Amino acid sequence: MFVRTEATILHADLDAFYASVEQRDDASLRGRPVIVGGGVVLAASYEAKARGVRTAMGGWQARALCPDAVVVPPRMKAYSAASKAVFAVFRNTTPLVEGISIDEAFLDVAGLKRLRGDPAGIAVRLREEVLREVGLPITVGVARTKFLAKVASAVAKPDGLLVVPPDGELDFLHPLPVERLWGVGRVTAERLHSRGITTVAQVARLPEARLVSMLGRAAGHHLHALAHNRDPRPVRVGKRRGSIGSQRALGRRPRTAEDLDAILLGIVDRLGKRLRAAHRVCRTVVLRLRFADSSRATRSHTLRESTASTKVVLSTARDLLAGALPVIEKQGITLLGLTLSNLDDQNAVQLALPFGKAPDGTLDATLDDLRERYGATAVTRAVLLGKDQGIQVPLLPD
DNA sequence: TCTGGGGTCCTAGGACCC
DNA sequence: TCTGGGGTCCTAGGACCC
Repeated sequence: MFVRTEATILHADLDAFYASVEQRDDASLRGRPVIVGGGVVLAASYEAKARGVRTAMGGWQARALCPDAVVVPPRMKAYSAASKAVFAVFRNTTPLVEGISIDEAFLDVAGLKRLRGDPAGIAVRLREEVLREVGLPITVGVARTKFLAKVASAVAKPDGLLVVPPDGELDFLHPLPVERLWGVGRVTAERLHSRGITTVAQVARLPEARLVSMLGRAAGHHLHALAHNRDPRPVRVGKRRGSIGSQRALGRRPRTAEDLDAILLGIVDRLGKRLRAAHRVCRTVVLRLRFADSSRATRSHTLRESTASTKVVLSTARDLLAGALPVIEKQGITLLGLTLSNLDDQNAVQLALPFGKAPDGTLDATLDDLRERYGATAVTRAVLLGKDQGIQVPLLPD
């Protein structure tokens, strides 16, 4: 196996991404605490973070901590455009880019030495270029492995750059708290803490069998490898989504079956549109539920053939919902969601269609097209009208 | 008053097949 | 007929990540 001997993996991570876009686009927000999101904090500027505001915190709590914060509603289109521009800068640096989310990616710059210099220099220029071209601050970690590069960027935040040299890896890694290890969240951290294990060095001293018995086969094996600084994962280009989903929090008030059906319809409509826009098809439909006591449940069905048809997905989702109504009645529903998985490329399926069979997507395509031209709310299925709160009466332009 | 929405991966049991 | 081994797919739940 090829073992990398130089620090040639970059982890690039935009700082307080949504909040930074807002500060970029509105000069009056610069230098001030900014919170993106209403009911829940989607992003907080570093001025707000300094006051204790954190992502995923309740809005009321955030405002209590930071009463002078400017709260702005999210502008997903602006963030998505900014993300595209930043990824263009990434790909201009190296074709080996693995996107992790809207605001972070791994870049493999091995083999670019002749062309662009050493990784540290590349990282410096990458940061400059993102700031110049897109106007956003970004932090970069550089290391021999993905894991170390990711930790390096987390340590260097905000607006920083940190290189972990190959001969300094264990000194960097071992004092870290276990929470820094990938795959260690609340539950695993608590399991380790309860045995007196708080640092990566302590994890490294445990036999692998012990970790496996504590955490299960995959997690135990994975943590053992990370703590011993063995992270063989390469930077992978062109990973595709395995599923797409949408969900709606419903609050605690009771909902009738008709309410739920209308909400489900809205979700299916949105998902179908996204699925077709991505030229994908799905085979499995998963209904997601959350109950008043915060417990969760899923109900799924796998179709015989893949589909991108709103009609097919909707009838499957409705069957699942109907089957779950007794549980919902008993427990009280607080969230309804749907995930489409087992995704495939549309081409693969179209080839299999018998000749002469009209695809079931004619209405879907027409609706998608109308919305594309006149806006998302221009066309609404009849069942939605007057059901979902706040839905606008659709107006088609003449 | 646990709040949001969008994802990935792993585990485990049962069905079914060889 | 019973016992054994091995594999894949589906369903449900759970941990974790941004």
